[in-house]
Amino acid sequence: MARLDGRRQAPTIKVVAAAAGVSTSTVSRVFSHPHRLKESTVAHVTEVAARLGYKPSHTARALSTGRLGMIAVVVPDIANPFFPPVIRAAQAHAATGGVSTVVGDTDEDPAKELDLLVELERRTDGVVLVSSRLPDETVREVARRGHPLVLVNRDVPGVPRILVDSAPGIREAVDHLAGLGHRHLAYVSGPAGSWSDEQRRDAVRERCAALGVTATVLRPHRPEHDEGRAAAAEVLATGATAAIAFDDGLAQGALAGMAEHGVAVPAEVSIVGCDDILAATTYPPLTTVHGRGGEAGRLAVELLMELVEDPEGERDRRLLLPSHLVTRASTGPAPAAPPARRR
Amino acid sequence: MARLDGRRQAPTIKVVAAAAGVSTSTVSRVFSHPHRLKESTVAHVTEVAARLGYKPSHTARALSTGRLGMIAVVVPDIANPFFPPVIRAAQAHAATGGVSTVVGDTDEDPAKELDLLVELERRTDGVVLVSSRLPDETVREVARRGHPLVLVNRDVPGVPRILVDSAPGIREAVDHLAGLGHRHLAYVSGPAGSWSDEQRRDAVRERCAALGVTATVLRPHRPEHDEGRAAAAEVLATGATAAIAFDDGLAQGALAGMAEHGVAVPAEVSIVGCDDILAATTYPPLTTVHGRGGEAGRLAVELLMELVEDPEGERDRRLLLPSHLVTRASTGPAPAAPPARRR
DNA sequence: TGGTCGCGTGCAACCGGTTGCACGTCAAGT
DNA sequence: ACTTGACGTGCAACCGGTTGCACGCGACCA
Repeated sequence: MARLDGRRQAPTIKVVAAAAGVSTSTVSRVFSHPHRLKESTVAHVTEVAARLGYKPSHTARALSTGRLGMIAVVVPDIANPFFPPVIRAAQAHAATGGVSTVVGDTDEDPAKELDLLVELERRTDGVVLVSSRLPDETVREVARRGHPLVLVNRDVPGVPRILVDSAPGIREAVDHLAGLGHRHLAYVSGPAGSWSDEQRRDAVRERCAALGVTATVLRPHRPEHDEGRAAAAEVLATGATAAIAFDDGLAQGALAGMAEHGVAVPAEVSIVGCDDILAATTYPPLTTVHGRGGEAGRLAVELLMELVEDPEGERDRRLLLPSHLVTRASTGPAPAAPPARRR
Repeated sequence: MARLDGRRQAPTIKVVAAAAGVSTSTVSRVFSHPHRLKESTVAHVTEVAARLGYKPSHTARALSTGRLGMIAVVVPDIANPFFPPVIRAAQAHAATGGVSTVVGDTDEDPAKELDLLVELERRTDGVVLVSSRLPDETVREVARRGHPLVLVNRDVPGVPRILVDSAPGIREAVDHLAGLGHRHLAYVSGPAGSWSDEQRRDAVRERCAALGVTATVLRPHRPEHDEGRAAAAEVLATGATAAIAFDDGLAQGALAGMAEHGVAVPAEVSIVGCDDILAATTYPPLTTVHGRGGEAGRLAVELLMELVEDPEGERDRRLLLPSHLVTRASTGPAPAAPPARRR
């Protein structure tokens, strides 16, 4: 934990040099390339610097080296609970390398996103771009400008990227439901054109086909509570006894919708979410596919730091993080009779 | 929206000066004190600079002026939905002044918080500290070091602060419940020592006293879902027909707890939250006191910018934002018989 | 016509570090 | 004893702006 000394001016490299009886170059090297100096010198200068409370100035260092010691994490919406874990993990990992993190919120607006990226090019050494809403071509151009860029949950060939692979978790979910006796299930689609949605939908279809379970894919939905609520009726209309929703928000909405229609979960209908961002805050607690946002954030920063060190490094890297199912209480044995609205 | 030109090196002030046939000082002044130059000069240099795509370097400017053009917003936990609105509003407002914002997460840990504040002193021109977990004395010391600091939802005399005044909204809530016929209500306390909790608790007590309604104050709770769930039983044990919870998370937990006990909301028990961060995502949608986080963030930045401009300005400013009640569906007429656990 | 003043601009020092190059020293090699 | 080289350190230029001071010029006044 930091100490609070008075408010006196921060000492500069000159002061330290004078106090230690060496040149400023030596002090500088003590803090940047200590191995090039005699050990005794390093020890002495370090001691003097510590006594004086000297800390190298990021700004000055940045001016001569071109390294800001800062990276950015850009997300479409900090209020969306999927992102905080990735931000935190990124921040934590960056900090271990002495790098600060700034967080950018694009407000789900591609134009704002681009502006922000351009601004951040001058403010940071690199950026982690999460769930970008920009067209592939634009993302590729941004990456080509030379400023290190790592994508999370966006698959643009040629740009380093970390992807959460929902398929394994979804397959587990289908297996889990089939194991409980469900023979017909509905997939509540997310936003049209979303990479994650496509992935999840396909996984549901394939696994159901393999198990001989009927799968009904519902229309695309915005990933919001209201839409989930509306989706409840759509699910009931299909005659399915279980639903897998594109994300937890939608699933939570569906839970509310079922309650409104007087349909019991999980007694009459089972519901599965995706991302595991609501933890156990729903009623009943949601069975869901864990999104691994934290790990994605951490890995993205790791990759980014490598790129910052070596801007000529391999660009076309693609890491896939397999997801898995977390079983809670919103899923249960298939009912004897198919569920129906009661009000 | 930004344009993407190739990746060529950013031009410096020298290049612009040469191209415009003036000295670097003049170019510099065009971007910092244009009013001191002839209009024609400004126009000419501006034109040349634009053609070359010149943008002054934050870093270099920072080195000579000591202004970083960056502020920080520090929150205990970005994953807590109360904070994103304040962060967004702060970010948006700072941007209008050409200032970038960095977001710090202290993970609810006072030691981390202090470390972060010290680090940010060297990275930013000032910080907005939201819901600090540091002792008053420490906050005061941090403020005294001279780095501009504005508090949100923390009342430390001598340090500029923006406070959301929950009292008006709480009073409305009590009035609302009393109007529905409730004669006994419970207050589910938040974290011990929280300024907001004290404020809310006192408001409940006073208003109940004024209306002749019985108020039972429950033990302190961490503002988490589980605790809210547990609180449901405590509420039922008091015999109250309505509960006001310290925050929405707790209220949502209480909703789940009531459902577990087979107690209907709002038919048997009414529940009110605080902060309005869950919007209508609970079932039933939560009646709650609106927290005005966004406005607080915006005002905090406004105040902070003033302090950055004039570090000798008035320090002891205190702004109170009155809250108000948002009525949704978790409150209803008092039941004929007091509620009881059914399972 | 000479003196003053104010405006617009340039010179050069400065902000606080970093780093290529050169110099001095000392040990090993011949 | 002389060369060679490695090692440790200092000198000074540089990163890209900002700014106090001074200079030149034209307007204004007496």
